[in-house]
Amino acid sequence: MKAESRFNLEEWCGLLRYDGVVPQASPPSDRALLRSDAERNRRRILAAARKLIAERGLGVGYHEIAQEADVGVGTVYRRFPTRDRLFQELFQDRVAAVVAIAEEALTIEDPWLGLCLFMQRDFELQSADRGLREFLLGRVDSPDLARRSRERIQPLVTRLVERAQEAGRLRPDVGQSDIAIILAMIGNLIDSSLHVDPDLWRRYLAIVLDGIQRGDLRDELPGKPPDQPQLDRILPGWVPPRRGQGAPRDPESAPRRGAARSSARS
Amino acid sequence: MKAESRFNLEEWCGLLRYDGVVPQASPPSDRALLRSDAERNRRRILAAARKLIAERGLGVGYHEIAQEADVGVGTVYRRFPTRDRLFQELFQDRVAAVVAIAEEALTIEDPWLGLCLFMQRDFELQSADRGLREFLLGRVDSPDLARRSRERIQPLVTRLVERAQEAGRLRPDVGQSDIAIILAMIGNLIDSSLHVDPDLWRRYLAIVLDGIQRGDLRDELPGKPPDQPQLDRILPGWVPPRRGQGAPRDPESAPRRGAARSSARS
DNA sequence: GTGAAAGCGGACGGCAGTGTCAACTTCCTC
DNA sequence: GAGGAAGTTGACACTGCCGTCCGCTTTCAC
Repeated sequence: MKAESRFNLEEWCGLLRYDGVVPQASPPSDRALLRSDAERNRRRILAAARKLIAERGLGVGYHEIAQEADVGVGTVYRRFPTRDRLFQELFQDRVAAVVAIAEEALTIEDPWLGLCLFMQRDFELQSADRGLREFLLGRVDSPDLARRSRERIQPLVTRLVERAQEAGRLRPDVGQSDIAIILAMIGNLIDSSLHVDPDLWRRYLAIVLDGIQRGDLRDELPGKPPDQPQLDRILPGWVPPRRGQGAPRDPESAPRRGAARSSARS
Repeated sequence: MKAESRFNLEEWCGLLRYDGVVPQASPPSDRALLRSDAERNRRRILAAARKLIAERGLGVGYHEIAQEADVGVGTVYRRFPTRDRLFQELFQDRVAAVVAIAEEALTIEDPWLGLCLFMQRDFELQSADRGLREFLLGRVDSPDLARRSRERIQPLVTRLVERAQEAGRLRPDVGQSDIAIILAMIGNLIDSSLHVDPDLWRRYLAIVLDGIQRGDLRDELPGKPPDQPQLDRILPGWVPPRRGQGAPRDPESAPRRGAARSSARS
């Protein structure tokens, strides 16, 4: 069982206690006071959205959220005229959790272990929340929103990378952005394989970590290669369903939505 | 420049001459003879579909294909009542090309090199054709279609893997399906990064190959980590645009489409 | 040249998701 | 407990894509 030696370290590290609940973000402080019923509905909407989006990603429709929250669509639109407004509210605590994970990882003595652990914990978080994966990748209407979140995490990752390099355990030609790409790549694998083998990503994380480390300490890979039926269920889920218009229209143009013409309220 | 020693081998191997053109699949042989104008339109539709699908993936609409082919929608539907019918026609030569690559890779003396080269050439093919990536992953209406194609490739990959393991260059705990997953993972990276840095995938392929090899011969990584603006353009393209209904409804149920109720022609 | 089978085209109805708005309800203040 | 501001609701109009259908055109065999 030594195979997992690198991957269950948190057990004896006793660190990183994030377990899904976070000290409720700011109560009605900056935002104007809402009437009691409005506030109640607002919470219900957030709860519903959190649940649906964690399961199915940022694409869930307002109507569905409204239904889950037992509220009219109009209410959802009134409270969150923009999807981004909703996402911001939803994910600020999740982003904080990722930041916390990175900070804790920085306190671990062995820098390489710290980096590995950060990635592992991050994926564990991502496994539980499809919306978070998509949010951090920036598939929201205003790219800035997610970028700002990523900017809170990046410096910490940079530090993790540098530490591991200084310790001579990480290849010197690996940059912080490589880690970002790897996080995205494996996050994607999680999307596709979660429903078949929720731990499959550990295997490929191990491969990639072996690929970016320096030296040749390699344990056995965790888990097993997927068998044929598993593979047949994993692969087709990999690519967007239809409407593959896909090609991420490179130019930073693409306004993508009029963003609620009216209601120029504030 | 020794950095690329493992990745440009085909230059001195002088192998794998696939360059996008393939000896036109069977002419009107098994399929009933078409009237001359119909045959002409058929070709135009295929050409248009090939072009659009290579650029933008399997999601392009029939209407758009019809427009590109300068033909009515009805004609496209008449000729290819099912998307799968069209895809089959479109991709049989591409699949043959992948098979050819694998076969050639099997003739290379050094088995590890053979495996590396197969993957590299496969990605080069995939870089040129987004539709091919999606097709091989099986995101088509009938999963069987793509599965049958994959089944032509798999035994060859299995052989490549075994050879490399027998030579002691590939970790013994890596299976053929691991290669499939890796192909999908990096194919996905290609989707997202092609428009920013068409060769970025080589970097992560190198990382993964280092991760699955045995021993510690590691060259410098090809390319450079993406810089910040590049990253900001790569990540948001990673995840499907909207309609993230995503969660690949596990059960093999999901009929997904009535598949042309009428036209029970044949 | 001609008749009819084969083929063509694109307007049209269907469907799914989105966001709005005018009529109605609830809450809070005085 | 009354008045009005704040909030709620869901039907509806809109959009965009899908696939069909029927009146018209073209080809080909004779």
